[in-house]
Amino acid sequence: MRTRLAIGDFSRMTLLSVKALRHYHDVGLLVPAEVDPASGYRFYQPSQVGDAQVIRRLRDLGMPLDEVKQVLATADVETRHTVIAAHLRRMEGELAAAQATVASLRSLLDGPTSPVTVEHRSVSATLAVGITDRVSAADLDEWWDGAFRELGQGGPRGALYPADFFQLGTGDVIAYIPVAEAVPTRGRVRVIEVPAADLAVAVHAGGLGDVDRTYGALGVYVAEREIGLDGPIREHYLVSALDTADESRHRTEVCWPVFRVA
Amino acid sequence: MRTRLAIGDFSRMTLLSVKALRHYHDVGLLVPAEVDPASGYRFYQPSQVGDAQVIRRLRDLGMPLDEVKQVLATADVETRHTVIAAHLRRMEGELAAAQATVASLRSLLDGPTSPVTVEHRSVSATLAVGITDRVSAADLDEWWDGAFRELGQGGPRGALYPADFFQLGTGDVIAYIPVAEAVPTRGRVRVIEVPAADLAVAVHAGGLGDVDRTYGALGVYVAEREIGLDGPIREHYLVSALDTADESRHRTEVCWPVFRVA
DNA sequence: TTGCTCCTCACGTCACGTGAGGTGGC
DNA sequence: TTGCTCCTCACGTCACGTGAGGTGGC
Repeated sequence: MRTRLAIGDFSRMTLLSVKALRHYHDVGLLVPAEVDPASGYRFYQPSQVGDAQVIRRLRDLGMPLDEVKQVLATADVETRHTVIAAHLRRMEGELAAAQATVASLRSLLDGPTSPVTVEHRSVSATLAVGITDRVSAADLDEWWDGAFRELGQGGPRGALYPADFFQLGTGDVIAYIPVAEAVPTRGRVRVIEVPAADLAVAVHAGGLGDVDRTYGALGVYVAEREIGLDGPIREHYLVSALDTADESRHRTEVCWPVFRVA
Repeated sequence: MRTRLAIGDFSRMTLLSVKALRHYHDVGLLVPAEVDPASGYRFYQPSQVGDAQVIRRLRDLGMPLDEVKQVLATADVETRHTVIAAHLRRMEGELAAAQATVASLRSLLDGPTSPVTVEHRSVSATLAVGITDRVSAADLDEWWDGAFRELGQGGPRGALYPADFFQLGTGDVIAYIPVAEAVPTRGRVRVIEVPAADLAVAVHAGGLGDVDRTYGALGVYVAEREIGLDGPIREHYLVSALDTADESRHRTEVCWPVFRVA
């Protein structure tokens, strides 16, 4: 019989804890070559060390077990590389976002927040091409990027968020670009009507990581005047990441639809 | 009465989900200014928006709620900055480690692993100065660094790990440096005796992120020869991160104490 | 026979998310 | 009165860690 490794030996060889190894067995990620039917003892083969080493590294990278399973199921080295490279890019993006967050945190703790000017504006109904999807807050950034890339150039970008989008953390979001007249449907793109509304509008300067400052200011403004919210919130992306990488130049109008003030 | 904000309004203003806000109330991180005793309705004040914005950013950075609570409890802006900067440095370190892991993963997937040479060696008992602590595998790197900085220069560095350290994920680890004769105790440093042993030794070339490859090879070698493990595993840090930042130049002897071969 | 290694539950952790089922105010 | 907002359980998620209590082989 070939060399059989008890779980403790295998643990020492792979630097994976026994608890982790049992868990990987339970979920079918790394199944022992042999399990004694009487005692339940797990026995591994030396040839399983390689898989264990790959698993350990992917877990160190924070990859979920489901994805790790997929990587191991892929025999092709090229595909494996692609999946791993994609994961690393995601991590690099997260660090860049983290650095931006730190900067924003510093400005929040340092200085008094610059006052926000709120303007009232009545807009009439407008025709637009739009993409509608049920989106969760966590996936919003990625969805936003994809949607506007599909909508293409050609007009001021805007989006509608249900008033309870933030309560629920999810909801039907519409990304749109106004058009003069109806155009044929293509892909996810449909013609929609952006409804008329009375809006309380504040312009947010800077990246969207900071947009809660403008939401906060707008919220205080609206609450102090006891104006009710009426319909979905809209954002107008005057200058966005699609225009320039320089976040300090980004401009977003945040628009809360309100009851007409008496 | 001042402006009272229901949880939904506050959620819209802070971009925190209602579920998150209730959770922050439960754990005492962000307590509503007022709670209606009859209905249980939570009401927030506009002045609480600032704290909420700080919380959101710190959570985006992956800071645990306990630490967030400490940051908020610290009125001093300087101290806050220090805590946050320390957190950012941790994240940067993690990214660097992630990049190293990706490199090691590539080499693991690409090529056949270079063969490891195993040498037998009998060592006699040695006097040493050492630091002993109960360490968990997750904290090992940080502990290792602190221990050897306290032990100082002056001899070849080594460490002893209980044979079941990896099974349990924790155990009493000893970092040591051999000495010719006993010296006075200072700080955590004690004089110890490193016991005599018969060792199966393999030299690991490169950073310790890859050391599982050498553990694996050593494990296969020992298992195939049906040699038993006898006492704590030792590592000798011939060239380490304390000597050079160039990981390719690092050398570590991994030593498994074995039963004398008949 | 002792001690070591292994086993299986069952529950805890962390920061919420996901319903279920129900209530108060306009 | 209807619908909206809010409430409280209770349980799920993810990847294990933490005991408790017990068993097999040298």
